[in-house]
Amino acid sequence: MEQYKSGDRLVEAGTEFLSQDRQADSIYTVLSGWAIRYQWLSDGSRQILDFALPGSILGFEPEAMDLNRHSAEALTKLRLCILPRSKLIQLLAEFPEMGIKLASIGRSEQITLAQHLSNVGRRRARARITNLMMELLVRTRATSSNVIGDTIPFPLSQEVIGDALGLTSVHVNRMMRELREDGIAVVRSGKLTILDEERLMEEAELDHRHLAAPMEVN
Amino acid sequence: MEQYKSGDRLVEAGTEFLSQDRQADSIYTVLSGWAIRYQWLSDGSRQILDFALPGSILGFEPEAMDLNRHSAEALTKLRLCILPRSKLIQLLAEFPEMGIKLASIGRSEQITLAQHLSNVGRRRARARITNLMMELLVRTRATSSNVIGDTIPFPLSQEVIGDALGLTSVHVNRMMRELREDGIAVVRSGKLTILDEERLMEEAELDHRHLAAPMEVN
DNA sequence: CGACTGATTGATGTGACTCAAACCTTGTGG
DNA sequence: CCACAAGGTTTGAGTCACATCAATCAGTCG
Repeated sequence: MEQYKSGDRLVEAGTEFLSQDRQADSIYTVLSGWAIRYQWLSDGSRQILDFALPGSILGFEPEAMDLNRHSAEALTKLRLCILPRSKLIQLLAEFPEMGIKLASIGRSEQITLAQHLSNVGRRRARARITNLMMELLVRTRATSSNVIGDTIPFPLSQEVIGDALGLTSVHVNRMMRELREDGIAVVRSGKLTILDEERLMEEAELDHRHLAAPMEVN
Repeated sequence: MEQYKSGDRLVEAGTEFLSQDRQADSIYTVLSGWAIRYQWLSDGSRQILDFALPGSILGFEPEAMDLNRHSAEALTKLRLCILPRSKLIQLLAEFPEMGIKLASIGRSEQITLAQHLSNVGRRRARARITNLMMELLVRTRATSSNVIGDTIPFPLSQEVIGDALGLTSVHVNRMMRELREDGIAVVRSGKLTILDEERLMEEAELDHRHLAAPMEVN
């Protein structure tokens, strides 16, 4: 497999390394760091679709379409594995079982997206935020084994949280103050500390089955 | 390919033919009719994830997971093509190019879902509704060639529309009254009539690029 | 003809938005 | 090493879109 990749790529935090409507030439796998996948709407607002953590795949587009449908931006320093689009065909020809693997990963991402849609469509602000915190807590624990205790990296500005959850950053701020005052969770200088995981899970109304199927590859 | 399918299945409107948390034994392709894919939340509310029209695939789950993640219900009389899960492996072994095809379809569904998420997360009620109308108008035109003029089948109750868009059916009703009074669109006995497509598209703030890539198979 | 499901409408409440200002952090250049 | 810039955070006051609650009405079916 190693022979197919065209190399790694290092990206600084804040860089948009994938742009919607631009030529989709490569498929990226996140090796380390965090990123967001998002799209712009015609009114200038931004919807963040999901968060890419190590193992996530970005930039894979349907056969017929050769433009990226979504953009992606690094939230932290990011290390990516690059697989040129043309090589994918070869790879799949040689290892057919990778086809179903790729489809499975795609379906897992779909499930995450559906979870996200339910969150935005049916829950109120506070539950959306706690739900997002729980999702990222679980995914972080699953991917990086060196997480200690109840503090995880959390490189999301309130603006980013708002754009992911369909809220204004102002309202995100108010809700996070409540969570802080209620002794549930605190975000401080890029780190999230869970003060009361019991209560956090309750408020998040988390779909537990979701935790069972991490979407990681490699 | 024909040899792999285990047969067709006819389903009446209103039947839940796929249930979340039940054994995922088959993959369904919609041959004719409309269906919804949805999930229940812990508070008893329902989020409709997307609409399945002819060509859509339902019930495909990641390798590791053998339970359905979502439910599906027929909105109209439905004809389905059934492919047993076990046969899928064989099929892909014999036709490796189907792997990338399956992955591509999955990614297309993901794009639809992302579109839906943006709609719910960032737009107000009226735009959400017009956007949904436009999506279904375009998809209907793409799949069934026998659509005449500006009227399409529209078997969605206001309850269903609300559950798809994160609104109450009461509010959906008010918005649809406005659309009717403004001479933009009317829904009447299971049919949607577009009165002013120009204005409908404007209000829908539709992402036009989306139209280019139908997610059909076969 | 009830019974039921979906559509319609009104009155009232509230969660989240908007606008606006101040504050804090972090990085930068003189 | 301080001044300043720039982004992000915090807080308040006022408003509005949508929810909730509660009826009534229309269409359909056994």
